[in-house]
Amino acid sequence: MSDLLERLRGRGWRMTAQRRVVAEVLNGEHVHLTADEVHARAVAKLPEISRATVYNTLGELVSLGEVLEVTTDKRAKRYDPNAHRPHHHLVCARCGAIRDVHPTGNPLADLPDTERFGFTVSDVEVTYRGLCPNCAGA
Amino acid sequence: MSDLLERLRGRGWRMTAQRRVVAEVLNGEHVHLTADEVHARAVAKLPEISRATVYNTLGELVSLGEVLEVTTDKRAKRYDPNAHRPHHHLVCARCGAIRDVHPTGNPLADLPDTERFGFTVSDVEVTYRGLCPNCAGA
DNA sequence: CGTTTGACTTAGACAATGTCCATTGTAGGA
DNA sequence: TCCTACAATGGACATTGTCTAAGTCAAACG
Repeated sequence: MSDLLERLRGRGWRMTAQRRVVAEVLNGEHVHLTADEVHARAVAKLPEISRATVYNTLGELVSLGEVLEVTTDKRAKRYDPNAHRPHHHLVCARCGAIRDVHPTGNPLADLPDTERFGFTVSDVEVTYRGLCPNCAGA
Repeated sequence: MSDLLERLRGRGWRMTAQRRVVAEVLNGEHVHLTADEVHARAVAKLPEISRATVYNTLGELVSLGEVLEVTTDKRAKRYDPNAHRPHHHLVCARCGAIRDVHPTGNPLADLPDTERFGFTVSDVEVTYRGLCPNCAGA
């Protein structure tokens, strides 16, 4: 689990208590927290950590490619530590639950040249929407 | 072009100058304006229109299925009047330009049961990212 | 046509999310 | 241990969106 901390230190990232806490909070599969949620959990471990620091640190982790920004709903950005396996997202339209998914096929290949308008297309982002077992059962 | 206005009136929508202006602003292909941009253009035609009315009207158009909400960037929601032909979006990572695109294939079929976590999946949203001709040339 | 009525509009306060900056603190090297 | 550049802090500010109370108007009715 300190994989992340090791990698960061190896990249010359200056290690501080605050950064360690943020990195610890963002750990695991199917983790998609908002900045505020990250802050709340960080405060539980390190009460004096500030909002600005959480935002800064998240921004840096995104720049370093260690964490992905996800915008599945129109509210807050979410942060996804699963940056090293490419994946897409499945979102419950009712409760907002999010799962990482790995579809087969390559959507990039499905966009004909005539539909590219001269763009250099480099990336695709796919969001599946539906109801999770809980919400569908109700 | 008054297709939209006709349809709305037919549905018992009370027609006001403000609503007409908003509907007129949202007209055309590849139109993806933020609420603020809609407001700015509406004010040009009807100076006393208020922000709240623009938000209300956009929300109603979305509820009626006449306009789609698009969240390609993490900033503001955008409103897409092209609601009657299903499509996806191609976004310039630099300048934010957006084009409507129609990929071949069906991403829904590419999500195996084992990757559905018991969800009832009903919809997919695909966002291609890259550089538009202008930004790539620079 | 004039009245009437309830839906629509308005302005501005408020809320949620995110950014910026000047000041203070500290990790890690010499 | 001391220095210094980099990081953290807190609070002001910005952007986007929501809500409410009061005024206004579209359209149905006579």
